[in-house]
Amino acid sequence: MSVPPAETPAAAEPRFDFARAEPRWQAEWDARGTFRVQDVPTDGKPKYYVLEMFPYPSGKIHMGHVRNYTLGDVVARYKRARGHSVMHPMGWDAFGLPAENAARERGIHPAKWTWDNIANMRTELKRMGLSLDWDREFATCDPSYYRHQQKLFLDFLEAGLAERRESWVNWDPVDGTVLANEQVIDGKGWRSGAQVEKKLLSQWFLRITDYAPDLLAALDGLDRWPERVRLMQHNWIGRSEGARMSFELATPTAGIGSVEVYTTRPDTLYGMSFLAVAPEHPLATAAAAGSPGAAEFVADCRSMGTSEAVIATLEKRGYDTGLRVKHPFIEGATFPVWIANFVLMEYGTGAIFGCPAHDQRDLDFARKYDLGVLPVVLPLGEDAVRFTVADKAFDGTGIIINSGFLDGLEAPEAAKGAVITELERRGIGKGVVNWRLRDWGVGRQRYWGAPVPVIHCAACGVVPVPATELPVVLPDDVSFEWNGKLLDLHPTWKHVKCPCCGKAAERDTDTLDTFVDSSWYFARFCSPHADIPVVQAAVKHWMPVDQYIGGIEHAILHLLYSRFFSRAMQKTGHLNVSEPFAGLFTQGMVTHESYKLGGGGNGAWLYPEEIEKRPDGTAFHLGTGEPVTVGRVEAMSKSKRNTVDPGAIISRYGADTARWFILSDNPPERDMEWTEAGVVGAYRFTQRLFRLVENIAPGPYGEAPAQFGTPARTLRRATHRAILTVTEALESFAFNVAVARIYELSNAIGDAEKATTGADTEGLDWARREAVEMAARLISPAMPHLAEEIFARLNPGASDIVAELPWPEADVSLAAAELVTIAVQVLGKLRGTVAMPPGSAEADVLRAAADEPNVARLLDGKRIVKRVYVPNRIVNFVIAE
RNA sequence: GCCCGCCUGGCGGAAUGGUAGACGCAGCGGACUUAAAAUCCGCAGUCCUAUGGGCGUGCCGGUUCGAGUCCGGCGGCGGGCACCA
Repeated sequence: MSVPPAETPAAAEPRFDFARAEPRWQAEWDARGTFRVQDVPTDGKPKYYVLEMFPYPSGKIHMGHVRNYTLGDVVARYKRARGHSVMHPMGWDAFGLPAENAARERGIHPAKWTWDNIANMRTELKRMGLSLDWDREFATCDPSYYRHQQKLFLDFLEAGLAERRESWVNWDPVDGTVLANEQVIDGKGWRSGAQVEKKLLSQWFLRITDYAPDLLAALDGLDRWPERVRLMQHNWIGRSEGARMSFELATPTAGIGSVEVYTTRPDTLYGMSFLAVAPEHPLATAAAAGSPGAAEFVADCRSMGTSEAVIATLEKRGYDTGLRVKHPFIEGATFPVWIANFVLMEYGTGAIFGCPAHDQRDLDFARKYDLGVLPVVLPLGEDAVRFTVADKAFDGTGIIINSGFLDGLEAPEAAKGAVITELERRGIGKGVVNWRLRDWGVGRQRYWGAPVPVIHCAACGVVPVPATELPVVLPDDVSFEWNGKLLDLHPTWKHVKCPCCGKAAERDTDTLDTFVDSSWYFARFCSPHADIPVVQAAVKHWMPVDQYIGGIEHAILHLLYSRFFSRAMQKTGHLNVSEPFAGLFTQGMVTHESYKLGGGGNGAWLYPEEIEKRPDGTAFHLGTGEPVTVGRVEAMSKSKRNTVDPGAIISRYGADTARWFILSDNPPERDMEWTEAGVVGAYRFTQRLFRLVENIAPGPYGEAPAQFGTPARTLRRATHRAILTVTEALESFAFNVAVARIYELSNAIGDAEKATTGADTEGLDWARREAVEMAARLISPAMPHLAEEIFARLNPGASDIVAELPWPEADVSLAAAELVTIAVQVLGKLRGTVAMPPGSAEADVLRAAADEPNVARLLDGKRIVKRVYVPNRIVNFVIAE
């Protein structure tokens, strides 16, 4: 919300002049090279690699970036102080569709749009005072980056990890490109939101499925990842155990003699009443060729696409082909073959056997088309004669019935084993493990991406571009007036000679999915200027990333692709680790109230700075005074206009204030609400801290006094306790708690200031100086500029800066309390407290507890059955009536 | 439908099984000021018959000397996956 300039807290003379101090300290760190590290360090320090998910250069940084990079910066600065050599790089995820859209809408070339955005966002990020090694910066749209990506692609191709094959793909008609399975959400494109269609295309795939078992198994070892991210990946990879088996057609059709089926319930084979294939299945195609009815049904399913099926989720439809298959075990029995819209070509074999009694979908289908329902698993305690299945399939455990040699076996487990053994003996099936994970289709029919570095030759087929001819550079001279695939329409770019036979050939005109760009950038950061993708010594030193920080929205896509890429790079000799991110932290979103013009809340969305809030909570439009409806608190988004510009906040309150508020509000993994009141509170604290410093005499520390009076001892206890508790909070990502502990220290310093006018001031000035200097060092990961400013005031002429100082060590003996308050309970209820020196003898504590007047009153005349004693904590008297 | 997480004052939240509500925001009272801002001091879960006591961490039950915390069930909210055979 808006605060007119005259009312800003800054109107009162600020003590801490952030507008001058922040750029000055940023320049100082830069001049000293404080945050620069070598590709292969020789300093012998333990390494620590801190990385935040790099930004897409959309034009301006937003509060999500501020939160992300503040969290990372706290970790980076803290670890550096703890003696680590910290690598903390920044770059740009710079390819992608928004640049093309900008080109089409505003006539700016994607390259110019992107590089201008990068320049602007770099300036904004630098104002935050992040401890970044800017010498490592790169953008993925730079040929000096993507040339190495092209090399990796060729290495993958040679290793059999990349391949071209025809397949049914997800087609986004709005973005005009193919999408990976991971990029289709609820049947819609992840970017465009358009209904995704199915298309049969020849496509580049990366064989992520080769690593499905390892990607799954290794999740257990990622003990510094959030449990729910591991779970989401676990489900996405989707391992299932079952059987693959072949059903022989009663009459072969169009050269097809049998149908392969995947099932997780081979034990229910005797309950079969039909076989169903996907509309894209070859048998369906064959049936369609011979029957107009089947053809119509198949065409129908295709036009509906995957999306309609989701909407009409209960509408199961099928078409009886008239074909029949033989049951593998029942002599002479045959079953109808249907084409069904609920069978997916992409999963298993694209064909199922239907067992209605024990599968809900099959049951729905059977009831609709009047197919048989034969129970073959009897629930425990049910009667075999009376048990029937009505409209609810039974999928629990039980005993097999009506199933020949399987009768009496326990289902599913024992019976599954028996069926698989028999299928294998007869050579018509086997036990298999099936995966939900699909191979990663990486070809995109877009301009602004890294070109796929291969050449198609009529004689030689797919020919890799020779490594010496990399990069295959994206041509600048394209027109966004052209309708279609720009690289294909370019008059000259694709026409080349075949590197193999020298005859005329054509470049591949696909570009790589931008998720490829972000699947290895963390490795490139280790040696960003090398003329090979990664320098072995550098990645051996720095990888894996010790702490990766970003949004939960990447729980599957980016993180799974990166895990695959590390394995593929390991196989092709580029990397020595299979897991790229040893630690992962997923932050919550930044939210804000939303505002709509008009009392009814049906007017236009308004930006926070367009409204004024009155003390009673009502809001009004700043210009016109019209009433404004205050809406829900939700994720900041341009469409709802509930965004707050980080640049404006930094200009008004300083980077340290923005960083402090973002850390203090709540635990970092939860969504936080950005409020003006919160920022102002954080700002006040920066000024309060600075005032405390101004009351301390600057200059050299001097010898510690031999004696400290009571206020001095109290303050020193608070100081050393703060070192302990802040350290503990930082270690566990409890940054909001660390902030609270620093507030406590600042309150203690305030109390000590009052004591300076008292009688007992021995050692107090020394203790206050110690406290303020420690406070500066403890806030330094969060508010680095203010920390430097305070430290420099206390130590005029000193050459040390806080960013290069080691983390303070607490004196544990000073942190201990002189008296501890021990709670005294009677029958588990608090009835009083006693203050005792820590470590007092049990007998003394029990005596003092029993003598506490209120406790004594309750114990009077009662028999004490039990005395519970927890040292320095609690006493509990259990009494009998 | 399956899987997972969360639920504590007006608000954000704190709390190795050991004094629930630290710390902050908002609020209230006071000091300073012609006034305001800023700053400083103080109050603050709730109810009662108030130097004491009852109730209180979504609800019900259990384990324990002692439960926000552990266990079982229920409810609400949020998230992930989903014709996955």
